[in-house]
Amino acid sequence: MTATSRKEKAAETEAALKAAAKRVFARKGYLNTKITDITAEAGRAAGSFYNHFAGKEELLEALLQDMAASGDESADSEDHLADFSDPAAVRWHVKQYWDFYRDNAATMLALRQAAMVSESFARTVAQFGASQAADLDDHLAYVTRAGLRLPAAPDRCGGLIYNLVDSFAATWLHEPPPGWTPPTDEEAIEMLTRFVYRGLTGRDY
Amino acid sequence: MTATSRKEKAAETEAALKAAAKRVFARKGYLNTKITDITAEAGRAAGSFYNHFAGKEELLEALLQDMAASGDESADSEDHLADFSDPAAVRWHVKQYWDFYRDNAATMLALRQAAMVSESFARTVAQFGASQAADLDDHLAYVTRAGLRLPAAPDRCGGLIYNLVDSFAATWLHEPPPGWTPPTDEEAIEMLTRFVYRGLTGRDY
DNA sequence: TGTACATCAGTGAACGCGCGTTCACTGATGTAC
DNA sequence: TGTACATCAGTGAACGCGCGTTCACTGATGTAC
Repeated sequence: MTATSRKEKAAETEAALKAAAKRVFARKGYLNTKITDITAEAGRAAGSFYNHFAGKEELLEALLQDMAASGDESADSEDHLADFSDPAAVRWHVKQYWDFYRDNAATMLALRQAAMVSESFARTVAQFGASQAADLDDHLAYVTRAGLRLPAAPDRCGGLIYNLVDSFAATWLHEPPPGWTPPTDEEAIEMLTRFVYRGLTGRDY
Repeated sequence: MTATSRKEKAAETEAALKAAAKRVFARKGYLNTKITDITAEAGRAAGSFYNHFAGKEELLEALLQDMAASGDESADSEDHLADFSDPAAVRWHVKQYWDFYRDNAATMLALRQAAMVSESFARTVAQFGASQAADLDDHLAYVTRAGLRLPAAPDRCGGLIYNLVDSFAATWLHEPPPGWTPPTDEEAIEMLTRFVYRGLTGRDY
């Protein structure tokens, strides 16, 4: 028996709307989703939506907050491998991002789509990518320090890697076209790791 | 003095609409562009649009045809370098795609956006990518034949490379966010070439 | 503990804005004789 | 070569659909006394 104070009821509805939104976004995409698709999926009336969000954009911002919060807690774990002259460190980061993307595929898809249409989401997404790339800077320094030559300036390399892993995840982690055969997670992580490690270090692996 | 038979006039208007569409798409994106934005940019009345296209999708299909036509003529040139164990061959393909993307940035952006919203354009874009990737299969065979080990199965590698180059082009070739400093064409091609060559062959370069 | 009133989450029909699309009209080009 | 009619590209005001958003209403929870 669920408790039903007013605040609890409101919180439940808000959570139901967010969960429903993620499901609908994953199914038909953010841009094709109408407010009433979300409320219908959540089993609420259309008007109820506006008790919680000013519009679809604000709902997406809430999903983004949730995603950032869940990301933060898993981010600074202690087994953080930073030395990119070691393939294991590269793999650790690839796997980290891959798992993150898989867990948040609906929100990532929605952001990607919102960025095509809204200047402000475009900035958000660009900054997200830039910060991901920037986090790699010191990891890349290990490569140089190990006497290996990066293929370009470190910040460029960060962007390059981020682009690769992100777009590969985007290709395979939101329902690939019918008839496509996606790689397993292990395959994907392994090939990305090998490709990135070689690309960065010029060393075989 | 422009000739003005009826057919010529119609052809001129159609061309003007297509050219205007490309300019507007580049400026505000396909999804944010209204029919009247296009007709205004072309200096025609709104109704005129429908003498030439059934809607925005059909116009985009026409732009796609144009792009494909222009691509075909430059595609099978004779200086086609196919041996990917040679960095020059990799560079040739990277440059080819980069230049192609730059020349067709507006249409590529529009397709990318249309694919987010329309099942049919999603298929078109997926197939375009798949065919680009497939074209690399025999080039990749040279790598194996040279006694080098690809980071994954050849078709997977094709997809990987295509993803990388395409997403990197998309990042930098349609108005990057203000404050970003895009690489020059030469830088971009060089770093992509080096990264891809190393990634594929595990050999330094 | 009980009663009367206030507040609030949720409802869904109705409203209205934005924009795609139509269509009666214009003027110029093409055709028939 | 000239005249009368037909056809067609282009025009832009008006129409109407879809969908976001509102709002009067309901019933349940909270509060005052």
